[in-house]
Amino acid sequence: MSQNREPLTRDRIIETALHIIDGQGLGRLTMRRLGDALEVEAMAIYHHLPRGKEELLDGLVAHVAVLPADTAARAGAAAWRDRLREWAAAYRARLLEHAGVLPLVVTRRNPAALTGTTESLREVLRLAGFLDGAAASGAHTLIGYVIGHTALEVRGREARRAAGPEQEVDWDGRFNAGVDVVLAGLVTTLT
Amino acid sequence: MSQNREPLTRDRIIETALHIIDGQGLGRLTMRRLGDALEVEAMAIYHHLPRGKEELLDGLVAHVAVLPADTAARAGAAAWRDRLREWAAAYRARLLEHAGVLPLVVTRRNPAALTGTTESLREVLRLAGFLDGAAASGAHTLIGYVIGHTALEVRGREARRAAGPEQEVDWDGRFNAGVDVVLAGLVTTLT
DNA sequence: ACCTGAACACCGTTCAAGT
DNA sequence: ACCTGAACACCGTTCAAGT
Repeated sequence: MSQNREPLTRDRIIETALHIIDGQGLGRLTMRRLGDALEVEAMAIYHHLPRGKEELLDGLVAHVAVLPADTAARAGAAAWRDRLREWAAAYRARLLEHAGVLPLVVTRRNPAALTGTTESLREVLRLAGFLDGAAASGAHTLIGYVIGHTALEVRGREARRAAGPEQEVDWDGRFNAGVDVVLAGLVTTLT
Repeated sequence: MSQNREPLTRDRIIETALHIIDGQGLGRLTMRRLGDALEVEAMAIYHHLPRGKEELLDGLVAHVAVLPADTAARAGAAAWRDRLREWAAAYRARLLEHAGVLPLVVTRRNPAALTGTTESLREVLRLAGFLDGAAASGAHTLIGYVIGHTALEVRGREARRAAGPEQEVDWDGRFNAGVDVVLAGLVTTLT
């Protein structure tokens, strides 16, 4: 009787890998373990990802780090600050959901993955009235803050375990406060 | 005749490991290769770092990520913005010098390593007139930006290779512009 | 105390072979 | 076209043994 398992797919491989990372951590993602989870020999994966684990990790970064800001909204809208606030919150949430891949996002791995996101952010700023240079710079500043602060948050939440709840940090509030600082700073560069 | 090599030391081990990372990348740091570089069997390392590679990586993070802002300067000095600017530039330079350990700094590894740095930054803000909560939040915002933006820079510099010099980015200028945005934003929370 | 040598359980990946 | 099995070169780490 035939094994009625779904066919192996690049997408299914990457999603299963993400599931392993979320559940057990990046360090336990192994070609062999990934094969087990897919009910397949590890070597079968190479047929769909010829570059092997390298390509797998690239795919994981692309899957997690790509979240463009919607630039479809009406141009010149006065509410660009609210939209950036929402985008920042959504991006942080995405990174926290898959905190195990953060080290991969930070590594030089798959540098093209963040290009689209940065570009759409730049477009939002341009529609808000920023000059080209200021929009590019501002997008970089905001996305840099979001990634860096979220990385600190992941580390900080873990530290609580070892050091006890000495200083309870309100991470939501602290993140939002930082976003407001960056946005307030950006406003001073407008005109 | 006796081998006249220096005695094995925790510090010497970590410095040699850093040298390997800087020259060949994090992926090629191996206990066996590290042993070779130290002219010793890999197993000898465990005598100085009982927790093995885990302890080695923790030590590397501590060695690179600890750069406190000097809080010794006169309290209430008006030039706190210049001091934060200098600190940010110095911290970025340190991270770029050892870009290979950035993924380790970002991982939950050794969460205590950044505590001292964050604290001294908070002290600078407190002396500048920020209330306790605002100083803590502001320190987090600035350090988050510096780490995140520097990570983007490392990725971006690498991307140039694959995509050609399509868009030359002035990383120094962009980093400083972001620092100024953050500082300008912080000023609006002062009063 | 400090280092070595052999061994163990695990990696990623290749390659010829099956269907 | 898609997957398997055996094999290769490499990991981190243990443990008993040397000095």
